[in-house]
Amino acid sequence: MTGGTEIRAGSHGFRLNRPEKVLFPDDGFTKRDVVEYYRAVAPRIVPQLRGRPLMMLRHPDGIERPGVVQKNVPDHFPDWIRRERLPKEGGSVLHPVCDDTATLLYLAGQACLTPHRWLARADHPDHPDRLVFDLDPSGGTGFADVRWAARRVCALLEEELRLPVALMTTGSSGLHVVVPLDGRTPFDEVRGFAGDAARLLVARHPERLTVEPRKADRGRRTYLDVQRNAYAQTAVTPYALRALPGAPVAMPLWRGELDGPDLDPRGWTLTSAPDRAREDPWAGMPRGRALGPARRRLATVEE
DNA sequence: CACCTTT
DNA sequence: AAAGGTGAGCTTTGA
DNA sequence: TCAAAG
Ligand SMILES: [Mn+2]
Ligand SMILES: [Mn+2]
Repeated sequence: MTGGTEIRAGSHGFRLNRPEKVLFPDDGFTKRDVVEYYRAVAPRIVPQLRGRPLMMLRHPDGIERPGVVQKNVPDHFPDWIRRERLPKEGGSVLHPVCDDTATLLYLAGQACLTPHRWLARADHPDHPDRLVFDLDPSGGTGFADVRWAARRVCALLEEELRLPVALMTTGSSGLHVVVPLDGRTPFDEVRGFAGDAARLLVARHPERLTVEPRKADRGRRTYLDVQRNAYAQTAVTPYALRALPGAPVAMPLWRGELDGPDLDPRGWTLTSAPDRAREDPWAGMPRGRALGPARRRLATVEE
């Protein structure tokens, strides 16, 4: 008698071992709950993963035990899991790529609670098609400060630089402001642009914002992190679960929700996110923009 | 989680 | 047979 | 050159 339960999606299937193992002890959520969560949001999250190298944040013994950061596809993954070999400093990494629901569910069954995605596609790994401003509280600032910072970032990008933005909660304590790019600019230039924009905002609001890489230098200021915009760096995938009590979810927002009264960085969870995901705030994501015009505008706007 | 090594 | 180890030693920044 | 950071 072999244990576990058979999971099927499309033309692939696999055996889920120990489906009733509790991975979120405070909430009682099991491995099966995690797999079913990802099945429910698959129509939203798979398009956010498609074609992108992944980094797996796995918690095989639950969220109260230290997790495993894993980039390479282990030998035992089935051959229908797509993988792409990408160069690293002294060799290469064989990343998983999730193009379909079956792969998503298999990764969930491997206790990959949180897939992080590259900001570039596997076929063009040096040229991101997303730019991310990662806004984090620091030194005791709160989510209200993060929201205020996000308004400043959005106002600069949209009104002064004429770039479209998309917003999401990270499911932890902050927000991401995402700009779709045309994929023709390499990471170093994209990050340089993002850093220039962030430093402009810090110059305007030096007591509320910071780009200091050292925690000790940040003080009580919201951190504008542009360092995710680099080769082999990743950002949490929209609709991903976070390995935190309550099983919060990184949730895309409607533009107007940034100013709404009820926004909570952990407001959507494994339980509530599937209903929410019947909406699709990022459905109208504009085409990726070239960086050149925005870069020229940035050079002319005043402090 | 699943494989591998060590005891 | 059972217990224990492993999976990123990435990539950028600036002191 | 290396510790810190995400
Ligand atoms: Mn961050
Ligand atoms: Mn963050």
